[in-house]
Amino acid sequence: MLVNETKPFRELCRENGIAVTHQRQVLYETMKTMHGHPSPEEVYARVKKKVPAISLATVYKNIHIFVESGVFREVSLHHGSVRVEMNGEPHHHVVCSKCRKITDIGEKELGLGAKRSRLPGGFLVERYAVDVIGVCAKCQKSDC
Amino acid sequence: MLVNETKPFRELCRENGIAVTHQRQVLYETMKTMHGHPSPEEVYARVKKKVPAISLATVYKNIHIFVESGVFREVSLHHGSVRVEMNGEPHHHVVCSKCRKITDIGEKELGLGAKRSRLPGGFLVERYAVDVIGVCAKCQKSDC
DNA sequence: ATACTAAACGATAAAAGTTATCGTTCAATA
DNA sequence: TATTGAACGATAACTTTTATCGTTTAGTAT
Ligand SMILES: [Mn+2]
Ligand SMILES: [Mn+2]
Ligand SMILES: [Zn+2]
Ligand SMILES: [Zn+2]
Repeated sequence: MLVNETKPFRELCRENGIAVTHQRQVLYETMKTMHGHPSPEEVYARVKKKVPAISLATVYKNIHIFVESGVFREVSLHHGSVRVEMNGEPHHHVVCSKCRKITDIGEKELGLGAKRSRLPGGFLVERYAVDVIGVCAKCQKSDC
Repeated sequence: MLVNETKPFRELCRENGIAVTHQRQVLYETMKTMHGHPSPEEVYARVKKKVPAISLATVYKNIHIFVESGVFREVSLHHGSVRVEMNGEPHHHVVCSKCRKITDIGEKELGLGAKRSRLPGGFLVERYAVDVIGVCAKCQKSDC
């Protein structure tokens, strides 16, 4: 394989109006190989092996750029702080990917299973993120 | 109404093996009246009006206790930092409420709509949290 | 009622995560 | 090759959360 494998990244940058820098490219290629759901610190640690002089700020800035341009995404929208739920009624949440506002939505109103592109109120659905909350097999025994 | 309304809280404390302190009770009563999905800081600001000397640390500690004992809950499990998703395949996530580990789960494997109490691998399902990600009506026009 | 003890509290330092600032370097374009 | 805005590295600042520790208090046994 002698094909120029960097071509897709250059295109990707042109499409999103960002420069093709060495750091950005190594970040992109490194992240693509990472499995799971790494934190910025974990990405930083990994990419430092290839570009030891890279700054943590650069990692953060480029993760934001990648997420904004849709190259990668956030696992679930991060709110910066814990949010507490006092409403005991079973319900789900509508989260705006721009302002991150959290709004309740009833199960019936959501119609789980029959996805809608738009909800009552005008909310434009990008995707449903289903978090199944519970206890993993390991924690069930090891008591964590 | 001259009935002792504090009785349920005292029971709740006894059931969970925690002391009935003034701060804890005011926190509980205050949080019960709060709508939406407040952060610890917002809870702190509100409860300070009734107990000006309360410490932010006490607010954090009691929120943890309330969440652990199931009195209240977290809107979606907080991971402390942003988590990036490089897997472009549409899938959902299984999150352990103890160790907070995030694991991928395919749509088919999840069987959205037909909830299971246990998933392949032994994960014990407590609840499904459905986040509908998208853009709210306000942000669609105001461009945030 | 009083004394005892573990739990809880307040104050605050420390840690962790993220963003902002700013001088320098570099990629894109002419 | 020269120009210039974007991106970079270093680091300070800020936000959120946890840890520490001396003091106070609730629960229990006298
Ligand atoms: Mn809610
Ligand atoms: Mn995933
Ligand atoms: Zn919005
Ligand atoms: Zn676990």
